[in-house]
Order: sequence, then structure tokens, then C-alpha cells
Amino acid sequence: MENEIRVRFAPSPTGYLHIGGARTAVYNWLFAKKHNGKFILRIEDTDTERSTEASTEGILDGLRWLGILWDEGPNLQSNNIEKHKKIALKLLSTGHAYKCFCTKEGLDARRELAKEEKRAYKYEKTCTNLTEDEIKEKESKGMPFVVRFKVPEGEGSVIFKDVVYGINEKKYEDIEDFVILRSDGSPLYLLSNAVDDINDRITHVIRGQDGLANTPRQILIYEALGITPPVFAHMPLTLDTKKEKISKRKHGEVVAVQFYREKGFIPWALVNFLVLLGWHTSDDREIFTREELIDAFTLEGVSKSNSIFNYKPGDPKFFTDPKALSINATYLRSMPVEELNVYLKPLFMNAGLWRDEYESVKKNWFNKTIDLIRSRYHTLNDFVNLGRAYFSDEFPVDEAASKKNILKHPHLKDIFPLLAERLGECPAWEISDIEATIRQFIEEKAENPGTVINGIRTVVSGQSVGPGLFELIEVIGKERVIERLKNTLVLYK
RNA sequence: GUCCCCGUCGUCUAGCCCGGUCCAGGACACCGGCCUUUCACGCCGAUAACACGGGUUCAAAUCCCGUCGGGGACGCCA
Repeated sequence: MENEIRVRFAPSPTGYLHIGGARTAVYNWLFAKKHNGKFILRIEDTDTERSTEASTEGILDGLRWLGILWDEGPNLQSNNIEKHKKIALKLLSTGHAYKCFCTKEGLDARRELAKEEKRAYKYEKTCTNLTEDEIKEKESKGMPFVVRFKVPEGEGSVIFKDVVYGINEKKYEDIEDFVILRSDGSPLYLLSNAVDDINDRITHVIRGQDGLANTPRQILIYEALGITPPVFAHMPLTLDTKKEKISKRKHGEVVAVQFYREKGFIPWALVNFLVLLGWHTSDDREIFTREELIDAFTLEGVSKSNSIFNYKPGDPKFFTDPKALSINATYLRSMPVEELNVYLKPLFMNAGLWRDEYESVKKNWFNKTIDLIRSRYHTLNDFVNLGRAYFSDEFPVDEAASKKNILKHPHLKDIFPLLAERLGECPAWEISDIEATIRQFIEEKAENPGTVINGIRTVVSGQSVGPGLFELIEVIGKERVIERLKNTLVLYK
């Protein structure tokens, strides 16, 4: 147990779970699984202004849907505030921190001035060397103060090795004495985060690259406390096609995990896509089962450069990154049908298409039908939208298909009812008999086979595209096919 | 402005550490073909990249320097 690997995902609940965060969670989770460690979920909710409970729920929901389950938590950071304060006070007593009476207004003004003069601003350390008496005096006057961490002075630097980015060195002189306790006594992120990591006995901090610059300061905290820092591994960021950080404000729903659930993604397909955004094996594999991924995953395979989420707003063909869609489609057409049905059932129920017999007497038919149509689909939703005609008598007829395959050939309305009758006499409802019957009919009527075949497809399925006609007819069923052919006339209006 | 990081096809990336096997490999997308009286799947093929400039070397995507480009961090946010 001493050497147990412990990692955490620590989002702040200020919005839904977005794909960048989800990817970080996935990397942590994979690392834990790979090393038989623990994956801890911590909600960093100390920013009461922006944190919401709905957001916390959304994050938990998103992770559950993805199948990224945590071993401990969710721990709310807000429950640990007293511990954070206690540590700050300890730092104060050991001389690693000091009280600073500088006002926020004064600081802001100086920062602003520095910015105008295009100078780097760094806290002047005005309060570093206040004497006991000076401090007492200010306190007795009721002057508010913050607690600042005292960065070591002199030539030294903080050096650490990031698993992804390698050796990092930051000179003490480039680090400002940062605030760890607000004037109201509440702790700040740099402190809280490090203290929680200590309390949770985190061994590996796997987080976004935006945390890289925080690391030296956090290491200073560890050192001041006499605790060995965890291993750090920073992940490259995911940017949009304009190379900007992805965010809900700019990109809307496409960057929300929830969006993919609504659009009919298989959760694992999304995980598979996400994990490839910044990580790769040396061989050519890109599709992984859960076990394969856990086995293949290493932090060393994470790349240093930021990756771009290839989403183009308004693209008529792809509503998200084409690769994500492609991976989803790959799963859709290659996973065992029974497994696929687990995802399909709730969708069918929602669409009013579900029948309990799909799991009993019509189970074989249902599986066969799903298998027949799935190679054409990209999302789970396609089954209930594009595939509606297979499961219901109420289905839309594609306008273009109707125009091209039906309206252009007015005589079809006369011959299809005859064909319906002929099919009714079909000895066995099997592909070979169906095909023979139809071909003979075409020959008798001296029809163009293409016209008839495409016409039937449109009448029977509402679409101009789909499986081979005879398979289609077999699967849709005798009764329905005859009914639809007889009603061809209704399409001419 | 200061500090740090990154830079291979449109996108995700392999290769870079340990120079030659790389006139740079795979995947997605795009284009063409085969299959198919539809569409998709499948199969085959095509287009497409080492940011730029110097240097080191017999030889550089790989090593060094510089330039440019992109990103991140610089809060009493997390």
C-alpha cells in the first residue's frame, strides 16, 4: 500500500465537463488502472462566486457516462478549508510565509502602471521585513492583511522533471511572493490544491499544461512543509482551429461531453477519440478496447505540442471533428450487435419505436436488421432517424428521393399495387424468392430494372439509399412491404 | 512587457533521444477506381508535411545557433 499509485482529477465546477477536461480525466484514469492505483475525484469548489452544484452534477454525470469511474470521492475541496488555513498558519510560524498589509487597490494600481510602461510587475516585497512591533501595530489598528509565501532569496532555483516536458528550471528571482491566504482568511488555489494533494497522498499530478507554470510555486510549498513533491506530468492543451483554448463561451455545445451523448456517440468511442488527441502508440493502432488501452497507455507517449480539435462551425457534413465521427462509426459497425443494442434500446424507447418482443420472439429479426443497416450510420441517433422505416409504419419520405425515384415515373403508382399482389403470392419470404418474383415481374412488364428497384426502395424505406433491395424487403417484412407498395399513390401529391 | 513551452501532410500523429534503412510511415478528411442497377461497408490507388535561415557532418526531419510563428503562466480565479 505504501507504493500505491494515486492520481486525481480536480475540476472546478464552473461549467459543464468539456472535452479537454474529460481527456485529462481519462489520462489520469488510465494511469491509475494501468498501475493498479487509485483514481480520486476532487471537486475544487472554493470559488463560491462561480461554482454551482448543477455544474458538479454535470461533471459527475459526464464522467459516469464515459465510464471513467473514480475510486474515491467526489471530495469537495470546500470541506478542507480549515486544513488549508492551518497549513498557512504553520508556514507563517516557520517563517516560510508572512503577513502582507499592502492593499489590493495599491497593488492593482502598481500592476496597471507596470503594464502601461510595458514592464514586468513583481511584488516589491514591501512587507517582507516588517518587525514584530510593526506587525502588532498594524494589526491593532485593524488593518487587513493577506498571507504571502516567502520565496527563497538568492541565486537558487526550483528544478523539477516533468514526465512530459522534461527538466524545468525556474529561478527564485522570477517567482513572486504569492498570496496563499486572502484578507478574509480563506485559502487560495496554489495552497489548497497542494495541501489536498498531500492529504490525498497523490503520487502523480497529471493535469493540463496550463498548470506547468504553477508547478514551481507548488513545489516550494511542498519543500517548505518538508514533504516530497509528487511526480508531475503535464498534458498538452486542446485548441480550436484558430489555435485558441476551447471553451463553452466560444464554441458552444460541441466541446461539452454531454453534447456527444445527445448526438448519439458511444461513450467509449469518445474516450478513444479523446485519448488520441495528444497521445499515440509507436505502432499504428488507433482503435482500442478498454483493456488494450489500459495496457498500451504510457505517459511517455504523450506529445508536447498542443493538439487541435478539428471542428468547423457550420460544416454541413460533420457536426464535430471528422475523426471523432469516424471512430464512432467504426465502433458502431464492428461491435457485437448485442452490445450495440444496450445503447440502442433507450433511444428506441424515447423515439417510441421500442417493442419488448425485440428481446424475445423478434430478437433475431431485430439483430439482423440492426446489423444490416449499421454500416451506413455514424451515430446511434441515425438508427431511429434514418432507420425509422424499419421499425415503424410512420416514417418520413425523403423529398429528393421521392422526386427522383417516384414522381418522375408516374406509372409506378399503377404497377406497384400489382407487384404487391404478386409478392403476396411469394412462396417463402426469403431473399431468393423475393428477388425471383421481382425480377420476373420486371421482365413481364418490360420495365427498366433500375427504375423499379429504386422506386421500391423509396416507397418501402422512404429513402433513396440503403441496403440491397432484396435484403431490405426481406427485413421490412411481407405485410409492411405489401402495404407500402399498395399505398404508392399517396406519394403523388 | 517578463518567464516558460511548442513547431512533421488540412487534422491526429510515427520517426527525432542513439544522424544514413525517410526523395518521411499510418489514421481521419478529400479525390479517383473496383465491388454494387442505390448508398454505405470492404478493397485498391492518388494528392498532401519535416516553419525559415545559417552552421556541424561524407550525410540532418534527426545535432547546434538564430529568426519567425503559435501557445501557456504572470490575480486577495481555479
